Amino acid sequence: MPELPEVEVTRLSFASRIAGARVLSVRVGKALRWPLGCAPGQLAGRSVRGVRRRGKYLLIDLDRGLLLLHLGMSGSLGFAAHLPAPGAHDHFDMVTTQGTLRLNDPRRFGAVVYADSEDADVARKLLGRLGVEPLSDDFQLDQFHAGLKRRKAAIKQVLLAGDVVVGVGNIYASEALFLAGIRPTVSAARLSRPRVARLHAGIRDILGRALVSGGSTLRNFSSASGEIGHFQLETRVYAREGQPCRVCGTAIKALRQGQRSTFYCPACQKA
DNA sequence: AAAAGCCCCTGGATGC
DNA sequence: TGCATCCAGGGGCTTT
Repeated sequence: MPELPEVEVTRLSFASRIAGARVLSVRVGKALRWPLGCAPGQLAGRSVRGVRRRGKYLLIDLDRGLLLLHLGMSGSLGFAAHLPAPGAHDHFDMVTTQGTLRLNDPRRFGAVVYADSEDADVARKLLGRLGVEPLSDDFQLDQFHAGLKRRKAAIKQVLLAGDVVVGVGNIYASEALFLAGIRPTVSAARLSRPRVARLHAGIRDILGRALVSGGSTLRNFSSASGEIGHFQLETRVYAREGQPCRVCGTAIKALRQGQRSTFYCPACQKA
């Protein structure tokens, strides 16, 4: 579910409210993707310094150690002073002096993992291979072009892999390629400089606009303050198979790449 | 080193 | 109504 915009919207919806809080207790429900990696009781008494984001991971900094939190495909967070008793899909609760942080995740592809530091093995394993942040000043055309040049796979799949640039998931990969006029199946290495420049701009544009719209809510995404996103209403190709292209009217096509669906306009994205 | 498949899991939509 | 099948915002791990 959540791509960079949804994860960032989530972060913004509770980071300032939880900063400075002291952890009172932690409850772990059904197993998520990985075990927490420490005894829940060990976190009590620590304080929350702040919340950062790296790719689609949220990093909850404590005065000692940090939590790496991933929303997977179906996860969402809640943060409020009072929450109802945990439901069937509430798999992590962290009660603090300023409210309870709760992860709801029906499919349980998400995770909450404790690490002693960002240099700890578990943190390096999860964060070490991540590419550049697309909305930061580090996302430079030269570097992006160089990264794509050494990848012969289809550009859509290179974007999804997240080791060149992070945060672009299945919705925004199709959307960014549409904006750039690039066919999702072309080899990343074969993209000309001007086309890479259009893709670079397209990624920043699509992620930035989705962020402003509160992300996309397809099923059950909401921020930690309960706001749903609205960007799904603005998609040009995603989930629009057979419908007319909003630019040229040609029927949108769908295909499978690496067991994920891809959408594109055969006329606007000729190659 | 890079690419391609395989899973993890639940629920909603669709079809018979 | 019941049941089978397919599909879904991800990504680490194993195998080619």
